[in-house]
Amino acid sequence: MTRNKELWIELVGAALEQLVKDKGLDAGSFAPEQLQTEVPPNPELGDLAFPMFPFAKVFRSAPPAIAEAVVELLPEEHRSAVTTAGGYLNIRFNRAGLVQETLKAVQEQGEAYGSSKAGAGVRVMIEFSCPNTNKPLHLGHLRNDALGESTARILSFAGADVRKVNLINDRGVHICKSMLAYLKFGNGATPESSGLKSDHFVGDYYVRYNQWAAEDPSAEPAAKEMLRAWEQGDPETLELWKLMNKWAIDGIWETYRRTHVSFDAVYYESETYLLGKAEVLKGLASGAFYQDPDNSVWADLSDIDLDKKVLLRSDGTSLYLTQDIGTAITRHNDWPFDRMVYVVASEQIYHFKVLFHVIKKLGHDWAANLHHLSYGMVNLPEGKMKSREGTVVDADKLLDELTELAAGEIREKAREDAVGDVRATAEKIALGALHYYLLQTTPNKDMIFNPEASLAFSGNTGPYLQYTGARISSMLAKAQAQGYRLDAEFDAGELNLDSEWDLVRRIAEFPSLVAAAAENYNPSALTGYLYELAKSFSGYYHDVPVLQAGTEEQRAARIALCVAVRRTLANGLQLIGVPFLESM
RNA sequence: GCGCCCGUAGCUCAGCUGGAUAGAGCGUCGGACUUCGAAUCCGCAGGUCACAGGUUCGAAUCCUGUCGGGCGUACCA
Repeated sequence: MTRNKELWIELVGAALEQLVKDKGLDAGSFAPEQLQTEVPPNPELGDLAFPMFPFAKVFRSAPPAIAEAVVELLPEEHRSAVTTAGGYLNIRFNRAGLVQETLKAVQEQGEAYGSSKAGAGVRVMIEFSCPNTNKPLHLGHLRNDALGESTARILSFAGADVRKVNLINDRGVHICKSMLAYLKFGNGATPESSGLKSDHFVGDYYVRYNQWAAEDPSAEPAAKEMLRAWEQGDPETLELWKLMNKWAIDGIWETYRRTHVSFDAVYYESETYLLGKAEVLKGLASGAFYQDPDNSVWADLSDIDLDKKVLLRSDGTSLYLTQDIGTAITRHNDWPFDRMVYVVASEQIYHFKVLFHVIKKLGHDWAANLHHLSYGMVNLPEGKMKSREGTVVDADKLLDELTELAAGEIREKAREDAVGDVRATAEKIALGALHYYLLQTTPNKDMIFNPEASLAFSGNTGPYLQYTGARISSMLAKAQAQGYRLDAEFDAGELNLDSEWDLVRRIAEFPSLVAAAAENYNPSALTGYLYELAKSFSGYYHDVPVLQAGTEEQRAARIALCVAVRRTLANGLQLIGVPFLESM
């Protein structure tokens, strides 16, 4: 497909250069780079279009006339593929050749179809999730996780050497709050004794603390006092901290497993929070930063039109920004990356702008390769999620509800026997619905999470894609049962329906879509693509018999097409965290 | 106040580096299961692309301004 495009760009470019000569114009009045291409809005017009409007002025002639003139200048043997319409020059590709080429490529590459070596050797570190250990994951984390995991898979598929990292926020006054409430109200209970998932168990004490603090002014200073004890290494405090952190982290990891999220390295803030201080002092020594009379250390950011920023408090202690400086430098030493992506909500845009600049001021050129993949807030139809009003959507609970609903759907359709393990299948459908819903929206934008819509399994949803895959699978299984091979030779010339060309065209586009998604860190480019692929196939499936095709040759070719659709769909779904299902 | 982001159908969202009649899903209404899975397919209706200027042969897309919404602007994280 790309090769065809390039061939035509060359041909048309040469024709235009010839036209320049014929008209006796300056050679500089046309440069091949000016040539633009697009896809005609209607397939009947062709497969590739060149607008001639930009050249009207140069040639002092109307675009349609230029188009006609260009056709005359094209090599004889290529002219039959060209038509003109308005100011456009439309090209129709040799479809049979492309069909053959595309389906072969899928057949040969299999699970690797769509991958590339474009990013080969590029080391990308991607940080995401970064939970607190005082409460379970909620809907906001789910968007973060989906984005991070998916982006990592896409980058990796595009050839990069990817390292996924998590930074657990396991220290600070908010952690002490749940510990304090546990001491005061826990009576030695454990997750086991109370029958709760361990991170929820911890989270309940955090809620309990806030209730208590609302009535009792002594709660706040007690929490601060506990933090002080923790920082001084008080054994009892540390022991409780370890216990409750383990509960929280174990529970959080259960949710990761459930959502198919994983990490290559995990950093703990309790181990990294002191790292930045030395770097900041180095910066002070080198003159990158300055010190106030009260001993606080500052960065002057007027060179990027920002104010100034504290890097060390007057008592010498670190801040959030300080830690991030240290963590970044440590990570770059641990695993020298070419690029680093931080998947963090858009509220922190300013923070990262400052962080990257400060790292640059410290003399690290790689600061230019740091990227904040910022994503918008997840809101509810009623408005923002508010923990105080209890409207925060809990991740586990949401997954349970989705799973229950999917299981109900399976039972209602009497598919229990066909799917085998109802629970496991329902869980995968739930995950498909959730991830697709979260990745559908452009990362940058805020989104509204409508629980009812996310629970829907029809229309533009994850389960729709899964269903399409399941139907193809079921049909192909039937084909095999009837003795047909899925990797048999076929004659591409048998696939001459417009609907078949439409499918092939989309399949052929897949690799470039993956590459674009990788380049822009944007999984939503794939969700839209996969939906259209599935929709196109659903129409085909409805209208065109495959197993009952008119001839053996036709059947073989159509089976090959279905195999390629399924492969592309499966590879794409993997990238957006939607489990592929043989049966549902 | 200043900075960043967003504003497309009743609702939720697409719309690639500007290009041919602005697209989906949901919802409404109406069709299609003796046929490879109806979690499907097909059709009808629904738009001043927030508003006003500008650049361009051509603007939802780029620039400026206005209005509306979100976020940020801590010796919090």
